[in-house]
Amino acid sequence: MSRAEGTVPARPTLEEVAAAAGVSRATVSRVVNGSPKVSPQVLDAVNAAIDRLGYVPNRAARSLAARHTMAIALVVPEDAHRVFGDPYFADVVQGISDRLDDSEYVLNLQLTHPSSPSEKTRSYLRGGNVDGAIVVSHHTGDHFLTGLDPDLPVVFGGRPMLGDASPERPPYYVDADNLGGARAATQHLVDLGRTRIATIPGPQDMPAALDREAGWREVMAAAGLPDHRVARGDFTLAGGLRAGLQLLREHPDLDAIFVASDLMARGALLALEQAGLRVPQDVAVVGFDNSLHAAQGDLRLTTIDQHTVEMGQVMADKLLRLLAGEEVEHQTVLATTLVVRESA
Amino acid sequence: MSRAEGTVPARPTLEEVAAAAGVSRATVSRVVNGSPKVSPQVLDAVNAAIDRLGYVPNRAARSLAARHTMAIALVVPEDAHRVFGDPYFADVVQGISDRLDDSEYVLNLQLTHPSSPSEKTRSYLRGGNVDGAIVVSHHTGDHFLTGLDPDLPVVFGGRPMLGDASPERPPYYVDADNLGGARAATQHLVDLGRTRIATIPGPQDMPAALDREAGWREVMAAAGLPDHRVARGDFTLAGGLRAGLQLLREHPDLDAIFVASDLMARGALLALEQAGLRVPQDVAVVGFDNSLHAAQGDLRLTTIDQHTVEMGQVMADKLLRLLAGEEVEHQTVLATTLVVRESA
DNA sequence: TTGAAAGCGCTAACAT
DNA sequence: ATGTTAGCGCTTTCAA
Repeated sequence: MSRAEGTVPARPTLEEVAAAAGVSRATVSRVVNGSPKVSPQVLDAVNAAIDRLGYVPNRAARSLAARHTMAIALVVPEDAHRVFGDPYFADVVQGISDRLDDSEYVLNLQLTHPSSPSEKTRSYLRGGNVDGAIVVSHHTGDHFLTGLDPDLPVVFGGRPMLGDASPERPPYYVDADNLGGARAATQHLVDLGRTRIATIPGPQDMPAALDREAGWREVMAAAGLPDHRVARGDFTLAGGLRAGLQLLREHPDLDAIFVASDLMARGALLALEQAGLRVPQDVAVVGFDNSLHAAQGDLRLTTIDQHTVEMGQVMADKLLRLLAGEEVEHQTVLATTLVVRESA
Repeated sequence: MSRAEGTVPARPTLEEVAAAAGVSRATVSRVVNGSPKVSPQVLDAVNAAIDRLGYVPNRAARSLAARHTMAIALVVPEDAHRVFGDPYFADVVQGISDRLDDSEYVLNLQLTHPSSPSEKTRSYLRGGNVDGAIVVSHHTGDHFLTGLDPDLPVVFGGRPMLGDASPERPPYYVDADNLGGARAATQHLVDLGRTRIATIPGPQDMPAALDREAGWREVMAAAGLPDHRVARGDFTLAGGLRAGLQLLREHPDLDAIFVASDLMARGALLALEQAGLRVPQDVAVVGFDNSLHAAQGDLRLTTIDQHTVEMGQVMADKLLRLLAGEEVEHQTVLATTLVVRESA
């Protein structure tokens, strides 16, 4: 380790600051930790010494003495591709990072290959390396919790599939109101006077996809409209294109589509385009996510904003509160917003 | 902090392991750290005790005593969108994570908004919170280093723009052989007998984009072919489509395109398709990256594999060696590979 | 090869 | 409001 040697002025310790300020180490510690029990004069003196010496507390020493790590794990139990290539994930991470920025905590990234049993990650979490964890995945269930230190606070991004975890310990999670968003999207189409409204839902193993499909069905039923125009996608562009093509083939009379993601909606648009159909005149399209895909491109997508960055912030905030010993609600569902643009 | 209380068996300390194994703490420490100066019998006894008690070393205590943090920072000085939505980044992170998985180090994610001066990140890096850093960005220069602890090892992903850093301290970086890859791609087109070869290069503020463009020009010149068929893209699908359309408009005679990224190539393919051109019969297309975009879709793309995951692994490996006190070369350029599929 | 002892830099009672 | 005193759990000379 080459850092040990050299003649650069070593990073000052709390002790040196104490000496410089003419107080005890405890007092410096109090100042550093924002204790109210410090007189203004002393506070100023200590802060001056800190600035002058360029003091930065040693994280390891602090963790050791205070018995917390000031680190939280960001666990991503999916293939990096699936997750990193997903704007949803990007936004969530951004939000988490935002919220953590004005805290003392740092983020430890735990990418766990879906292939391997991620035993390493679990032992990492159990090993007292972090004070809490945020688990972000579209698929993971709360079984991820079993075997973990029950005292390790964990917040999920998206409603986890209810699994084998003890029912008396409901998981903490924050999710978007997928149901409400889907309802709003479909209702918008109904209000537009469309009657042959199709949908391109997402995979059936994802809670969010299921909720969005259910919302569409609800509104269709309430409006007395038929709900047989369905072609499932897989949340990819190609999948959206494929589903769009299928819809056009099987239900050429459709006059609107509610697509469960913007990316798939882009694919559907491609299908519509090559069929010579005009959007929104011939077919109105509403997406979901309000991701980059919605705004970019020639035709700007009408979609449902699920406020993803904010979701990340709320996840982090929830965990931070948990760590502070506060009572927080187990479930937080963030409202979604209809964003009307050009496609419907 | 609720974790302090409770009746769960507390995590054992090194001291308890020592007692259980009937040896001193120093000996347990030696075993844990793989010191060779331990007799086989003692080693077995200690390991047995470790297993039996489920001992996991305390990271903070270790860091404090050993004066290193066992953490490395992953610095991403770009907007989360740009980077996380980019398969290149996903792969690099995967590779880094892979390599780190069989080390003691953990990854600390530092997302720094490109807007704010990221002063916070710099002070984080300067504050002795990590033993080293990996900086991954398509744009960042080595000026990122200035003001940092000169003893903090930093490895860049991608060749950094040479900036104001002292020339006697060349940055460490690992990059793909963009020039060679572009040459191979173009040469492949030439070998196919194409003579009116266009290119869709990337933005001019990105070293990788510049290198790829230069490679194309070199081979075109060497083959005595004209190099005026150029329409620049921005590494997005829409940009590729736009550039493809422009190319078709300005140079309708083209018989091949070297596109500087797979994603843009997909866009170009869309343009070709709507013009009624067949690929590869009428126009041969070679992409770059061998990302997800290359293999997915109806037509599988011929492209240049830049072995991104491996690049991430090498970045991590280089940093780990640096931390181990080894001499490593400043620059590592990984060879690229031509992957011939359907589009050329 | 093993053990004893002295910290690493900080926090947190407990006194005062 | 401030100082004193113990450690937090581990590594690391130095002796044996």
